[in-house]
Formats: sequence, C-alpha cells, structure tokens
Amino acid sequence: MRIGELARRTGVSERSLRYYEQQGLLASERTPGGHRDYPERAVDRVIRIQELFAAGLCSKKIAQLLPCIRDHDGGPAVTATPWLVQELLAERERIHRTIADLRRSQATLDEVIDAASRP
Amino acid sequence: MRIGELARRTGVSERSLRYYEQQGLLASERTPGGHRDYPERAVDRVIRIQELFAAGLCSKKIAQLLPCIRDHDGGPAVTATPWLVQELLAERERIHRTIADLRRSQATLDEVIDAASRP
DNA sequence: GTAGAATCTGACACTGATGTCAAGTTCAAG
DNA sequence: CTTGAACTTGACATCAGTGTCAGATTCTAC
Repeated sequence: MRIGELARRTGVSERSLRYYEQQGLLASERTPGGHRDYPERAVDRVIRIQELFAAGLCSKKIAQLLPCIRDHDGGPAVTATPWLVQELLAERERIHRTIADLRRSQATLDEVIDAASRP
Repeated sequence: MRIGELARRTGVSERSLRYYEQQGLLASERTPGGHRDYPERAVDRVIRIQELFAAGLCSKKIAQLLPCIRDHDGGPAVTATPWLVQELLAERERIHRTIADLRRSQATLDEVIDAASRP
C-alpha cells in the first residue's frame, strides 16, 4: 500500500511516516518511480511505534527495540542484548512512575469535576 | 522559604519555578530586596503542578485548574465553570487513553525483556 | 497523451518546558 | 564593611516530533 493509505489507516501523518523511515523505524519498498510501497503489516507496526512514542520512548530506543519484537506477522525476533535489557528495564520503571502520576492527576481532575457537578 | 530551598525540596529547578510564576501557576511574596519568598504550602503546590505537567496538561490549562483545587492547606476552592469542566473531562479521557497506551507499551517491553532472560 | 491526484525531497517553523549564561543586586555572616 | 553565596531579570539555545510549503516527479484514469 502507499503512504497515503497507510496514513489514513493508522491516523499518522505522511510526514511522520517519512520521519519514521528516516529514523530507521519503518522500512518500505519502492515502486520503480520511487514511491513508497508498504506491506500490510506496516499498519500494525506503525501503531506499535505510535504507542511507544506515546509512552515516552525516543526514536533511537524504539529503533533498538523494534527488531526484538515478535511481530504479529513478522519473522524471527532478535534477542535483546543485556545492555538493551537494562535500558528497557529503566524505561519500564519510568513508565510505571508515569502511570502513577497520571492516576494522581486523574484523581485531581475528578475532584474538581465532582465539586463542580454538585449543588 | 526562598527559591533555592523550594527547588531542593521539590526537585524542580529554579528556572522552572520562575517559569511557573510567569505562567501564573505559582505566586510568591517578595522580600524588600525583591527576592521570592514562598509559603510552606508552595511545596505541595509545585509537586501538584509537576504531576499535571507530567500528565500532559499545558500550563494554560493548569492555570485554569489550580484555583479549583482544594489545597491541603488552601482556602476555599473556586468552582469550575461548565466550560472548564468540559475541558477537564476531555483531559480526563485523554489521560485514560494514555494510561492504556502505557500499559500496552509496558507489555511490549515485558515481552522483549522476558524473551531475553530466557535460555 | 493529458489532466489531476498522489507522492517525492528538502528546508524551515513551531511548540513548550527547561537548560544555560551574563551582568547586576541582595542577603547573611564574619 | 566586606565577602561569597544566593538571588534577580533577560536573552538565547535545545530537544524531538510534527506541520507546512515549494517545486519537481510519478501514478492513474480518461
């Protein structure tokens, strides 16, 4: 599929898709004329990338991480190096703290919302 | 207390504390010479501000929200306007989705970490 | 072959919180 | 009074992902 369709189906802008490729996160075949041509599983991959971005990982880490992910359709996954595992554990911890933070903020919002919807 | 101590106790840089003041998030008295002087409850407030930043709210929204928060020590809280409530509900929803995203990413990381720590 | 839609590359802008540096002022203690 | 630490304002830089625009090329359908 071409970039426009991929963008539509993932909700990610074409600009970002090209950026992902530039960062080594997303590969594409090319048509004879040079247009990008993506396989079906690119959809899942892009969604995964977006999740990881949303989780606060930078593109470099994602690039290291992706080859180790057992894709739905993908081939054999690479095993993470001990060093990468260390990094990922740190990320995991960070995400854990972030979730806790989000919960607290949600509680804060709830209080204010509650107070406003009370007589 | 002065800005240095507040920074130390909250883990937030002096730069950021001044920025918060500039954005109307954090008030301070001034000494005769112009140095900022914070009350004890500024500590809680700064921590709360950080949480909200971490939750992805921008300073403008936080500025609207803060007066409606019943501070631990604070006086009477303002009731949120219906419009603000709408905004906050949207933020709440966004945070909810973010948490779901983070969970998925955490699961992804776990898979990779697991796979690497297996024979 | 031609028109119009889609895509290409490359460059520059933005956002928003924070880092950093400079030059000057104030504070606290000797 | 002096000295060094702490503080002040203001300006400019950074980061990373994304938006946007321009000019050229390719694709698709008639």
